[in-house]
Parts: sequence; structure tokens; C-alpha cells
Amino acid sequence: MRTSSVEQLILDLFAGQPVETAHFTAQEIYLQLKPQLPAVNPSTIYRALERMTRSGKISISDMGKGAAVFEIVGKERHHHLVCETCHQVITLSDDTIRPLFDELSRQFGFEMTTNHLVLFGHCPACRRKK
Amino acid sequence: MRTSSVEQLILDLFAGQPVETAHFTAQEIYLQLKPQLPAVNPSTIYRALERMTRSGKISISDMGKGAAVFEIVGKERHHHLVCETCHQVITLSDDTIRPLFDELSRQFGFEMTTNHLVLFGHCPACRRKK
DNA sequence: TGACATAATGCAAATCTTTGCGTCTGCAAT
DNA sequence: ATTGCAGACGCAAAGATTTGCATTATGTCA
Ligand SMILES: [Zn+2]
Ligand SMILES: [Zn+2]
Ligand SMILES: [Zn+2]
Ligand SMILES: [Zn+2]
Repeated sequence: MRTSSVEQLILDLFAGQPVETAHFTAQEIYLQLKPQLPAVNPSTIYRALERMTRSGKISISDMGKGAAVFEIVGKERHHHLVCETCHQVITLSDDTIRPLFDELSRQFGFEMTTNHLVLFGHCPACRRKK
Repeated sequence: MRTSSVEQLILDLFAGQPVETAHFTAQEIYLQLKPQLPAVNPSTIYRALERMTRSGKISISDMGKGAAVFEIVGKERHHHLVCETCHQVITLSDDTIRPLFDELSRQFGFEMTTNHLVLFGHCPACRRKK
């Protein structure tokens, strides 16, 4: 797998950003790359994102933004709770989720690849307001 | 919230199908409704699905089909493991997941609304083949 | 270096999905 | 029954994403 110039630029986009909060949609990535690659074709970005997801460099998730978001895969896994009312995003340490994944692996002989879980609900503040 | 004719037809689509395996994309639903509603506009279907998801009649998930799938919300929650290689779908009883959700609710005061979790990985058979 | 195989890209068309806006329909108060 | 309102719908345009195919770039091997 050759590391294309576009892939490198996408990685650069994420670099320097805090891993847990840098969630970009394909469009956002496309628009952020426009200045450096004025002539780049959207399909090139979409294909690069697909490749990078497949090879585990980035992850793809639905965080309720209406479009899938991509995130760099770091050393430490993390997950999120997203409030459907105020859209607040809470980050969960992997310790919260690992026991479940381990148990599923054990029970079903299933090797988990999901590495960024996003769970929806209502945060304490929004629950009180109702 | 009035129950529109389109909503009723969508519910009919799911009725009679086993809850845990009837996962349809918006397109599939649109095409299945075509015979009964030859003149229906795609946007009407998309909007109905959005309403029904918001009101909790159906759920929306990514099951790796390339497009979101909708499923009727039944009495009993369930979840899935999806093999990324052979696309096999394993159904999990809610008992497997409920403890995690309960713990998150307790710990963060968060009321979970996610009711159909889909986790990706590699099934035992595909792991052996590698 | 030169030829070849493979991967990446551009481009255009096809799809899929969303959105704005005007119209239509069902329900309820009068 | 008539009116008024809100929700549902059609339609067309915009926007987002995917796909097929031709072209270009890169790495490998002789
Ligand atoms: Zn994250
Ligand atoms: Zn909230
Ligand atoms: Zn299901
Ligand atoms: Zn498999």
C-alpha cells in the first residue's frame, strides 16, 4: 500500500489536534484540503478515506452530525457518549468498554475491530430540563 | 403526530418479518413501496423515515452495507456482531449489553437511547482462514 | 535504465440524500 | 359546513457520495 500524497495530507490534518475531539466529516476534510490541493477531485478524497479506514489508520463513526465522521486511530482507544439534545460529547476511556469487548471475543470467538464506539442518549442537564 | 399513509406502509413492510433480521436501507424501502405507491416521491420516504426514527418507531444503524439500515423497534432490544469479511450477522440478546448501558447510566447520569448496537469484527471461521 | 504491474488520480456520469418552497389533506374549533 | 392550522407531500434543485473508465504516477525487477 503506497502512501499517497493525499493520505499524508489527511494525516497532517489530524496531527496536532487532540485525538479525542478531532472528528471530521468527508466534506470537512475535502474543504480543509482545498487550499493546499486546489485541483483535487472529491472522489480522490473519498477513496483515500475509504482506504485509510480499511487499513486501520483512521476510524469512521456516526456521531449524529448527519454525516459520518473520521478520526485518527491513536494508541489508546476511546469512545463517546453523545447527547441527542445538546449535542454534548463525553469521552469514555477504553477501560469502560474493554470488558464488554473481551467478553464478546471470549464468548463468540469474535475478534472485535470496532475501535470507536458512539452511544447516544440524554445528558444529565438535558434530562433535568425536561 | 399524525400517522401518515407512508408511515403505515413502512410499518407494514416490517410487519411479518422477523424483527432481528429485517434491516432495510432507505432505497430498499423506497423500492419496495413503489408498487403500492407508484407516484411516491423519494423525499417523502426519506422524511417519513426521519420522523419515525426521531419518534422511536424505528431505529437507524450502520451495518456495513454502505448505507444506513432501518429496523422496527420491537419490545425486546437486540444487537449484532457483523463479520467484516463474510458479512455474517450474529444477533446478541440485550442481556449482553444491558449491564454496560446500566453502568454508563449510573456513572454519568446519562439516559441511553441507543437501542441497536452494531459491532464489527471477524468471525471465528474467517479468523481461522487467515 | 526500461518495461511491467499496481496503485492512485481525474473526470464525468450515475446515485443517493437533503432542502426550500408551494400545495394539499386531515383534524378541530367554531 | 366553513375556516384555520399544522403536518405531510410533490417537485425541482442542490448537495453529497459512489462508480466506471481512462490516464498518470510509483515501485519492482530484469
Ligand atoms: Zn472520538
Ligand atoms: Zn444534553
Ligand atoms: Zn437488528
Ligand atoms: Zn466471517
